[in-house]
Amino acid sequence: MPTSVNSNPTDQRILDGALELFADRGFEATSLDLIGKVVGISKQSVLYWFPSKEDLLMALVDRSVDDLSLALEDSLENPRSPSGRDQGWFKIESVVKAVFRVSAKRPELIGLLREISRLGPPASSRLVERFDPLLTRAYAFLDGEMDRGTIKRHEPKFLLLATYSMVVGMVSEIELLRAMGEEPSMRSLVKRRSDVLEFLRSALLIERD
Amino acid sequence: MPTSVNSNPTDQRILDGALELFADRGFEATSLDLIGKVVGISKQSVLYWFPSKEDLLMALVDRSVDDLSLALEDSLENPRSPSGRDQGWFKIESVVKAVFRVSAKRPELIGLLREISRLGPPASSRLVERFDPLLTRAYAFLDGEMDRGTIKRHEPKFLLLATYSMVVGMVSEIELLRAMGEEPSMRSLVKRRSDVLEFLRSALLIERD
DNA sequence: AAACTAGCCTACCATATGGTAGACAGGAGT
DNA sequence: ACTCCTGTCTACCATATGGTAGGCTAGTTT
Repeated sequence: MPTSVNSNPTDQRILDGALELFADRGFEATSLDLIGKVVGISKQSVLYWFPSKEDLLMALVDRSVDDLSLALEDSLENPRSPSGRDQGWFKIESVVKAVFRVSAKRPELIGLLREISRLGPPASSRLVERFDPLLTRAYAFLDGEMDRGTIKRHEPKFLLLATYSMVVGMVSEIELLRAMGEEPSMRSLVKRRSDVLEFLRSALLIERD
Repeated sequence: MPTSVNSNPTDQRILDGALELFADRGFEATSLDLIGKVVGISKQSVLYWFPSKEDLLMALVDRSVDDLSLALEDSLENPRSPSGRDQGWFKIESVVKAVFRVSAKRPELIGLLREISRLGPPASSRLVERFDPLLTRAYAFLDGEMDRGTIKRHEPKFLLLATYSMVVGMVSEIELLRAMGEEPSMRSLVKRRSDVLEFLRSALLIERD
């Protein structure tokens, strides 16, 4: 009997289970047996859908990048920021909010990012490769905003990596937070979100009269 | 015959090997056999010094926290920043520089931090626990500086975690950097350091006339 | 000289792991 | 009716892993 009542196609359910487990316990520490168990099938059925554990990981990277891209693209096209005077800054704010939204709704996706970058190639190269279109757009956008003088000039590549590290750290270092005496909760996630935004604002935004 | 010509006591050499391997390949992916091999002894001798793999990890956490604390404390006591007008800011700069110095000289230490926080309790709780004295000092220092009005007000706990995430990310996400087209090198590390400092400066420093 | 200890080793074990081989059930195509 | 294909399973395997048991040696203690 399946652990979860889930009527999706088997391969998607396997990816669901693997995502959760890889993000939570790590790739090496997750056995195919365990994945099978949470999905409600046998290890061999997992191997039927994905010829090897690494193939499974790669497929998971692909699907996760698609999911994330979708969430971010959407927030780029239709920024949900409140009333505003500065379109450029709002896009940044909107993307950061989107990341926080994802990490509230699907924390495993963010956890997987960390795990992938830890595992190194070939998974990490595939990750960045698949993210490339989005990255390129982000570079162009940041360059444009700096040219327009709406945000302070930093190297886009650095800015992205730094912000990425910071945001992902803030939402995924829950162990450290807990150990620092803050009980992870919805409330504290919202707090951290506004802290991050305020920090970024003071780092990036150029105040005009 | 030992792999490295190292005449330190055996237990220290084991910790050295484990540090490198854990940081590089991860805890689960590192076998006791492999540790023994790089140290030049058998797995059973490893177990002679550390009764279990987890004991080894704990001992490694302890030693690494000591090493890191030493490097940071030193930079706090004797800031190496250039001529300056603002002691508070210079301490921050000095600490960030110290972290970069450590990550140039002993990148495994930073890598281990990530690995530990990924592994979760009990390793991560021990890590933070052992870091607590330093953390407390940092809180107090940041509070003081904010009161004095030298840096912008943010919640210290947030500020520390955010800066930690950013700095550690910048020095340890070399996979992502590489995939983003930047070849990790001494030169680029220095570049990233100055980028980070500039970013922090614009985020924190309050310019006065 | 006898006893003990430290440090290392070989031998071994139970378990877990990724993966292969192949069987069986049931629906679809002919 | 027969074949084929899809999806699942059981059985099995080679290998690796953390850990135990116990032995050997050289030096120190008594």
